[in-house]
Amino acid sequence: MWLRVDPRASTPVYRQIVDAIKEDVARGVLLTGDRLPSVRDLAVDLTLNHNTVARAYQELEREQVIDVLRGRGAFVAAVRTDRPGPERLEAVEGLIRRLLVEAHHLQLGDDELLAKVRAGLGEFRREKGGDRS
Amino acid sequence: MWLRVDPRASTPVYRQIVDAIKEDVARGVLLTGDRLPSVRDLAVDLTLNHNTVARAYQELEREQVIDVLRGRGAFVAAVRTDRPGPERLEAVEGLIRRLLVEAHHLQLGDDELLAKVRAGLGEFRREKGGDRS
Amino acid sequence: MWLRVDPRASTPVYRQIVDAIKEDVARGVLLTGDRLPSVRDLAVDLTLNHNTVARAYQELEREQVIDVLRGRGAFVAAVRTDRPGPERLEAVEGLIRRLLVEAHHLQLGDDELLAKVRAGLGEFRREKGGDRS
Amino acid sequence: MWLRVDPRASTPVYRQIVDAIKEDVARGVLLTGDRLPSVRDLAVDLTLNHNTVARAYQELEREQVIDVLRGRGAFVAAVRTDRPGPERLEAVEGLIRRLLVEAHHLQLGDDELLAKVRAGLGEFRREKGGDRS
DNA sequence: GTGGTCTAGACCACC
DNA sequence: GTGGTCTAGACCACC
Repeated sequence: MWLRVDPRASTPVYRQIVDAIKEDVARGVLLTGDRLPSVRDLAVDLTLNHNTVARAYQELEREQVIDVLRGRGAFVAAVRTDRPGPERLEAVEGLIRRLLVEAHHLQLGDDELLAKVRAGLGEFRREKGGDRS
Repeated sequence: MWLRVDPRASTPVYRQIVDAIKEDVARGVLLTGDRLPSVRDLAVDLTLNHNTVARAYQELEREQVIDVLRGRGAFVAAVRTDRPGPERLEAVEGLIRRLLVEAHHLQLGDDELLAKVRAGLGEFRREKGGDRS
Repeated sequence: MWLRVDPRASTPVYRQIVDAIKEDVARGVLLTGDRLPSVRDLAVDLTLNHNTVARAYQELEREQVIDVLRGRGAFVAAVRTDRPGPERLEAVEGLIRRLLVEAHHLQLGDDELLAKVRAGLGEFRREKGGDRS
Repeated sequence: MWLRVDPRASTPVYRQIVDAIKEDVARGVLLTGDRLPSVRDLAVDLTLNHNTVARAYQELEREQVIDVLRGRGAFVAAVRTDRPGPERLEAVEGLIRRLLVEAHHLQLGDDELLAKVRAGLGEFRREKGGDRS
């Protein structure tokens, strides 16, 4: 299994699972329709309680990243076609603001920051373009 | 006082204070040497327990954003000249990664995202260039 | 076949079948004596396990919506003439209570709600009055 | 404490708590700003585990029925001013459809049903108009 | 004191 | 086998 989790981190373990899977979907490591490991299997793999993993899956379903088919498993959801509402865009703008603040306090120039963002975008795109066969 | 805090938000109140002041420094609203309100004044102003504000100031000092001179008050610290260590750069890269992940799940295209980052940079720079007199 | 089912919904698939057929009977799309498709045909049509469809038919029989005649098929039951017992009326009252609670939390005014109920009634009646020939 | 819960019912206990509190808010038994019992107190009162109550409160916060102020307690939220999106109105329409279907299978005439809905509205309004002093 | 998270372990409905 | 719910009990951050 590719996923790792740090129980001592300040972000809750179930949130770390949510974020890691969202990242894998964004990178194209997980594709629409792909089946996730079962709650119990992933729990054993990460040496966590199954409740913690179940909570992560519920949150992922709520955020429409996966579809949970009771009795059959959890699957990566199709990409949403509706445009996000304004309150969801605010979340991105909040992240950007935090990023700019941190960059300033790290003495990171505008160009250096933009270069890092572009590098990240390139990395994501490269993986997405890749093939899994 | 310009600062506002939302007790219902999920980020702890003391963290909101830290972030708001770091943002004001980054925007140039607060300049090196500027004096911050006293812990008690700010606590009264925000109707918070003074312990909460004290904790925020401690954290700001730890992050070298302010200098606390006992009995004299708290002041915006001088800009650091040393380059940040690798562990601090990782923090920025983590924020960038989270930003790219959220942007993907919001169906935000690369260009739209870069435009939003540039817009934020422009907004910060404009304020910094400004004059307070 | 007219019926569709969503495996990702939180209501169990067999319940969705039960509800859909009860709705068709209420709307007059299905009339007393009409023959339902066989369990296996419907299972194939909906790409479901036949156990799931069988369970739905059992439930429909228990609720006296259909009659299952072994070896002959399942048929829409005759309209009941006896008045419902108090425990069944409680079910309707429970639904009304839930409806009023949801309407309140959606800021839906009394008149708006009544208008929606009346609109629903009108829609049902129109279909029932219609002809299928 | 006014609230009761049935552990043998098919709706999960945490959902029963959510529904009961939403109903009390809709009826005006709970008013904006009212403090809910603490998670632990309510758990003791209902002889439930505190986790179950905590989950109910989290769901109520997600549905914007209450505000949870960490370390201070949970409070009935102010009535929302924004109009609900179309997907939330669909929830009400789904409830209305279910109500009409059940009413038909209970031989309940249109007028009887409307009378019951109006009776419910009257009951809710009477309580809301009341005074608690 | 307040809510949030987590483990260990049980039981259940659905497929 | 799959996810969902619940208890008992522990530990933690925040106020």
